Amino acid sequence: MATPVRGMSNRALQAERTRQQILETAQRLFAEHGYDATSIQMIADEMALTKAAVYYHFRAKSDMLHAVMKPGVQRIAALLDEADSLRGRRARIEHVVTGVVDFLVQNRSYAVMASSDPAAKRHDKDEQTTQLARRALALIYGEQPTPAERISFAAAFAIADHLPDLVDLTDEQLREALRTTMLRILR
Amino acid sequence: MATPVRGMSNRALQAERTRQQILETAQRLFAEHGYDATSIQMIADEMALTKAAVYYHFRAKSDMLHAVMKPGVQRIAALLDEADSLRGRRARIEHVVTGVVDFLVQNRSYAVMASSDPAAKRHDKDEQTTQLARRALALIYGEQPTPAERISFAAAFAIADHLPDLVDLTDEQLREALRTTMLRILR
DNA sequence: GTCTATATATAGATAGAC
DNA sequence: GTCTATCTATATATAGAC
Repeated sequence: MATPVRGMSNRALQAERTRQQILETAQRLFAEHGYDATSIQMIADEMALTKAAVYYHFRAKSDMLHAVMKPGVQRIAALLDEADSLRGRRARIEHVVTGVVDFLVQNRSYAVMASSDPAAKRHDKDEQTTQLARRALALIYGEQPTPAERISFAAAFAIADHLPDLVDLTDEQLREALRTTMLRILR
Repeated sequence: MATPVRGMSNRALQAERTRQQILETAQRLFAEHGYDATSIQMIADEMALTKAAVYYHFRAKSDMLHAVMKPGVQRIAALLDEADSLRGRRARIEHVVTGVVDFLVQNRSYAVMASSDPAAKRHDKDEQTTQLARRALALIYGEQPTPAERISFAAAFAIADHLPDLVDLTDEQLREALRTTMLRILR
C-alpha cells in the first residue's frame, strides 16, 4: 500500500505518486503552521487539488499525520536496534548521535513538527515516540538515570525543535556543530 | 486594567477575579492540548461559564494567549536587564540561569506552551520572544556566536519543553538538576 | 482518479435581553 | 456581569456524478 511495487498499473503508480506529493506538502505545512492550524483545504490549494481528491488518498487528516511521522519513527527505531547490538556505552552513544544528526540534517523541517507539535503527542496513542525516547534514554544512561542525566538527554535531543533558528547554516556546518554539541552534552 | 487596584468597585473587583481565573484555566488547557486545539467552549465549560461570558472579558481568543504569555515575557526581560548590569560573563550566565530555573520550577506547565506551541510563534508578530532569545544569546556568547554556541544555547533552554517528562521530580530536585545541567551545557 | 455538491459539526465572535 | 440566540466562516468528511 505505501510502497511502490513492480507490477502496479499505471493508474496505481500515479496514485502512489500523488499520495507521496500530498505527504510532502502536508509535512511542509504541518512544520510551518502546526498540524491543527493546517487544513485539508490548505493542502489541496497548495497542490491545485480539491479537498475531495485529498480524501481519496487519506481517509482522515490524522492518517496524514501518522504517515508523515512513520519514516522518522522507523528510522530512529532501527538506529536504536543497531545501537543495542553494539558493545560499549561510548560506541552506542556515538552511533545514536551520528544517526540522529544525519536524520536531522536530512529532514530539517520534519523533526520540528514531530517533536514539538501538540497534535503529535495527542495522536500518539500507543506512545510510539515516548517509548523510543525511553529506549534511547535507557540505552545511554541505563535503567535508573539520575535527574541530571534525564535533563541532559532531554536537552541534547530537544535541539531538534530549534533547527529553524539555524537555517543559515550549511548542512556540513550543522552536522558538525550538532554532533560535537550533542556528544558533549551527553558526556 | 490588568492589575487589581484599590478603589475599584465590588463589581470591578469581581470581574478582575473572573478574568484571572479564566487566564489560569486557559493557561492550563493551552499547555495540555495546545492553543489551536483549545476552544473557548472548552474554557467556558471548565469554569461553568458560557462562551459569551468569556468574550466579555477578552475580545478575542488571541488576547488570552497574549495575556497568558505576558508575565513570563516580562519576567525574562527583567532578568536580562539585571544581567546586563552585572560585570563579568560568568556572573551574567549564573544570574540568567538561576532566574530562568526559578521561573521554570514555579511555572512548570506555562513554559511548555510558551516555547513550543506553533500558535505562540504564529501570534508573536513583533517577535517579542525571538528578540528575548537573541538578547540572551548575545549576553552569553557575544554578538558573533559560533554554530556550536548557538546550539548549546538552544539545547540549554529547550529543556523547558520537556518539563512534563519530569513531573515525578520534586521542585528541589528539579531546580538543582536543571541548574547544574544548564550551567554545564553553557560552560 | 478527480470532481461538484453537500452534510454535519463546531469554531470564533456579536447583539441585545435581563 | 452573564445570559440566550444567532451570525458567519470554516472545519472534517461523505455521496455520487463523470
